[in-house]
Amino acid sequence: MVVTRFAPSPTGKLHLGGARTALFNFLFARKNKGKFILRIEDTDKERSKKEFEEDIKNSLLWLNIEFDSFFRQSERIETYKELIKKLQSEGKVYKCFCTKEELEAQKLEQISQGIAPRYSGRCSKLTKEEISFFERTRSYVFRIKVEPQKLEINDLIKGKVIFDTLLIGDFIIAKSEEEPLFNFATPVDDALMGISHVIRGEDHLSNTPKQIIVLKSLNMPIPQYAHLPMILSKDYSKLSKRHGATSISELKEEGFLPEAIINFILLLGWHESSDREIYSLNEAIEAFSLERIQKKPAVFNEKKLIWFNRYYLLRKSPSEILSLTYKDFKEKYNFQDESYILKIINLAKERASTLKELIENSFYFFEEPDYKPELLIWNKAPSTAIKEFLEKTLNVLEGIEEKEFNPEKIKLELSKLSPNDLGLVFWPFRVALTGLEASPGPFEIASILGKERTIQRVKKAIEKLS
RNA sequence: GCCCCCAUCGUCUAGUGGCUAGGACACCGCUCUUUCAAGGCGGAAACACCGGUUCGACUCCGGUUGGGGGCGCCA
Repeated sequence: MVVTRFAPSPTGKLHLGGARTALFNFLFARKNKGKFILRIEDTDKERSKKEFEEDIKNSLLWLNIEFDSFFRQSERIETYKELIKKLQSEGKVYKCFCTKEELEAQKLEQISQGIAPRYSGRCSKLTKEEISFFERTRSYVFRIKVEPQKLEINDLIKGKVIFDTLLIGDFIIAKSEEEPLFNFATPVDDALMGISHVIRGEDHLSNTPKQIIVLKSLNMPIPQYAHLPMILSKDYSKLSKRHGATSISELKEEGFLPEAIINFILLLGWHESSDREIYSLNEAIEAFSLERIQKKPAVFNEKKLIWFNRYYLLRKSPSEILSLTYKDFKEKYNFQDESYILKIINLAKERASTLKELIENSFYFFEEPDYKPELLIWNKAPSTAIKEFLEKTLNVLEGIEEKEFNPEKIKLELSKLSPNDLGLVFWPFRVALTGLEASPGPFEIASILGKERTIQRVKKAIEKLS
């Protein structure tokens, strides 16, 4: 039975890297008809925040990455406590009374000697008398005894990796009975929850031997490990807030679609042998395999994310987009005629990269555009000529009956004004309606705006040139 | 400093001893066209370096260089 988990600490919003880890765990579980668990690793009371837990959950669900069960480590303290006690009674874990200052000095000393910093094991050799004395005078933490050995890990992505536990030393598994640390709580939960495959970021590779040591001390089963390469920013540094919106909730705000994000992160470090690039979630489940995961870090390329977003946006029906944007349209423009918005969407979706852009770029459907008179000038034509053509345009528009005020009719009639240089009529007309250098075609816009407002805007343009 | 991982166009990647080194994004042309998109067509663009192994290396081995990750009473 395949059981995977995504185990974030709620110390920040869900980022692209985390989302990809969650996705891969989810895909692998679904592909193998197994289970996928979300486990919040909130043992660090200072840094963990409920709001981040919410953000992670909501983001996952928004992406359609559904988990089968949910756990919170802060609710499992008793379990860890018992296990610490058990290990202590077996002599595998001991109390360490060294102060932070002592430890720091030791570490600096070791680094200056060019050796890997590690704990000396001093407190493991304390006598009963010394222990009881220190218990009354000092605070302590729990360390686990680490036998020197070459620990071999068969990582499903990296292959065989060997660690020398001599370089690790006795490490701390808990700050107190009630405060287990990551490298203890994580492997314990993995074992207790029947996790078969631990799929996580490469930053955890060096934690793996420690976690295996814990598991071995506890006689608990060791899962398979698969360490994903990191996702880097364009400057090859670790992905962070500095590099723009990389949290899922921010991307959502920016108007990205979940299917675009899924498709994008899927291809960040994973690829089939084919040239295929477009995957729905279900198709991804079908195609996914750990073997095809890349070993080297991938650089996050926002342009491609935008491309995917446009791809999926282009393929959505206007009514689907309406349901995704209606609320925002309504709020931004204080307007709620669905059929009107639907027409706008139909026209604007081809030009927008994101939902947000679609909404913002459609402002001229809701308010009078403001622009410089010079923008009306087409191809260096004299402004008197432009004005003349705008007046002719006005005339033609007024002559079209309300019920015939559609793109085809408007275009047909206006084309007659300057058949040899259509831009002379079309360009100023379009600017009059939008105030923009670039926009959808004027006929569609006019027809959505309606005869009255169209005429009004053309009149205003004429005024600008007077 | 020490440990671990990695290395094909700018980016994401295909490639598992013999290929004109393929695709996608981005970029640049052309086309369409009132503008901008979208579409169509085309272009430029990569095997980090040095040694081996081999009839033959992008592919295998070693080293160099470069990049990434880790070395917490964080996760």
